[in-house]
Amino acid sequence: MVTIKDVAREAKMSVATVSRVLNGSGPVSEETRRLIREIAGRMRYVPHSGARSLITSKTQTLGVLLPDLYGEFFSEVIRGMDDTAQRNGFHLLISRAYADRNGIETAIRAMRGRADGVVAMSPDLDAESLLNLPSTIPVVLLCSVSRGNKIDSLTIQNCRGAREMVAHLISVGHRRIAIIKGSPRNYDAAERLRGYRMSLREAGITLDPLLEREGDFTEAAGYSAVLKLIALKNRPTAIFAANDSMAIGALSALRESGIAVPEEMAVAGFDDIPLARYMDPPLSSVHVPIWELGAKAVELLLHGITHKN
Amino acid sequence: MVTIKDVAREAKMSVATVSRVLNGSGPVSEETRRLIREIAGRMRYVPHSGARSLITSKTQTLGVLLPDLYGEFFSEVIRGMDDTAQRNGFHLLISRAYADRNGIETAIRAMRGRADGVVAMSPDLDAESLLNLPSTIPVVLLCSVSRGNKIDSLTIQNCRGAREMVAHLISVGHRRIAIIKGSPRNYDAAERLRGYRMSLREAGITLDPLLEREGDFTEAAGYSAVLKLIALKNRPTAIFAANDSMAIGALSALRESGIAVPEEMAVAGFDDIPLARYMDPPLSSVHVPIWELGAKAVELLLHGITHKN
DNA sequence: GCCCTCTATGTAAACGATTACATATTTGAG
DNA sequence: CTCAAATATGTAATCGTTTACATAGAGGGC
Repeated sequence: MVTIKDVAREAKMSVATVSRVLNGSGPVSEETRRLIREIAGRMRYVPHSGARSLITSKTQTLGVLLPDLYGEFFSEVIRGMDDTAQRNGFHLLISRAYADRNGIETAIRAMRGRADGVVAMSPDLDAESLLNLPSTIPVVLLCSVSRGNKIDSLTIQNCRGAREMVAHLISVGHRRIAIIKGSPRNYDAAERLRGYRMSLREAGITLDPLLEREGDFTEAAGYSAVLKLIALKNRPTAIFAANDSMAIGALSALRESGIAVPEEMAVAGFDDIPLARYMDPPLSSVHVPIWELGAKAVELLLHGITHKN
Repeated sequence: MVTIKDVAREAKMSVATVSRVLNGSGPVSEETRRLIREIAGRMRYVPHSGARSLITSKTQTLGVLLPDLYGEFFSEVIRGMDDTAQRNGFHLLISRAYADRNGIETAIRAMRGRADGVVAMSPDLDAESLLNLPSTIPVVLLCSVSRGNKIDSLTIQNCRGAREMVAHLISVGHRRIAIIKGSPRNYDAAERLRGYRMSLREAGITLDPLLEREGDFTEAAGYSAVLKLIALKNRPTAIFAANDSMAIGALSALRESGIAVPEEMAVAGFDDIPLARYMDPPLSSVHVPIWELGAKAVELLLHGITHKN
């Protein structure tokens, strides 16, 4: 493995000069510059980013901590992050982490010396305690509960979105509206549930526990929740799924049961993944700017890094 | 930022001893061990991975180079990689790279000192020249053309899968079978097209250029390709899409046009993304073990790294 | 008491870059 | 011609670790 010293030796120059040529820092004669460039190229020299970042204390890398998440949301948010990071000369170190406090904390520790900052997505409710983590590097929280604002944090207007979607269902005449919930420990899911309940109460509709089904954001969960719902003696006329994957599973179950959508049963989702409009009928869904969410998180983080916040 | 020296000073010990305690290397007295552990914990010391990897020349990180890719394939393959990497104590440095030779090459260079190896997914046909890249670190190619076997490489049996799927369509009576192709520069796409043609020829069906439509692996491409196909005077009775996203777009267009699937028009896909079975009717698709593909790639790479191949 | 083997610890040299500071050479103004 | 400023280059410290080697004391067998 050829190092800067090898290049320096070959060029009969000091490492300092080689470094200056390669980084365009300091003054170097045109002749030397050409010589060193030529030699470095010929020897296929590639700077060792690890060594460089040790002395400069910049890794040009951002850590990304994600929960176990499925489907298009995942790819969209990563794309948003990577686009933004790359435009600013940064790389992405991606890691799935257990959503609990301990998992996130060890993951963030592992980032020391590897990343200049971390964006952590941990919708787990317990992660609230993350607020006072021994933040050795800048952190941006994504979709996490954020009481107090000691730490940068970006969230979706879950409650509001859910409330408006349910209000819309009510406005077109529905009274019995079911919800397929996310995990009770998931912040986004909890907020969407809150919006659902709020909307019903505002319309003077009493909540029916039978219409609230558990789910875990997967298609399979949406599918089986629907089977339970249509078995009820007093069926709902509309279903609000806390995310699109579950809505898709729900649609699938309804079709198999021969229930017409939206005539007999309306279905609404949340996230508005690109796929949603290719469903039959096109799934109406609360729009979430997923790409932008990733992009914004990285922007926020980069700002925090450069301004040593 | 507290370093190992700070801990050593606080414990009135040398850095060597602290390092030994923290890594469990070399002999240390029980008393010292406890003392140092306690102090390190109290001072919230976190080792600097960058510095460590400089001296050990191990980063415990794997680079992942991906083309711009959409949908569930992306998340599935990353999940497979991350699961396997994490089980072996490795992290993933993910980067989207232009699929051309230059993009991949600079991306691989940028990995020096950051990653111990790279798995590069570059279905671009030109990437063939990657074979003789100045491989400074171990590389595993994913879904790339791989003539010669100078470099580890993992591919899907694209041609065979496509051939069998089309053969199946023929066996149930179809004679006019259309294909929605991927990008002509994409290796996977080219192979799937080859399998399609092979299968038709084997059945003695003459190829009709009108039945081969361009696409780019997105839902939108599948959608618009179908609009063209159903406008033909001599419509096909079956459509084979080179991936599931396009098949989903195709289904959507067919529904809007009031064409019954599969009665009037059969549709088949490729990849078998989890979503496929939630479509209406369930999309028949060539199964690709996406998770396993990612997992295997990482295994292969790790093997290459430890055995200094 | 001597020597050998352990065990516990310290010293200092790496790893591969960057960069402050020092030095030498050239240039130009006066 | 002299001196200062500018230019080109080199020397060596530094980043935060690990680890080979050195040292020192303890214990044990003879």
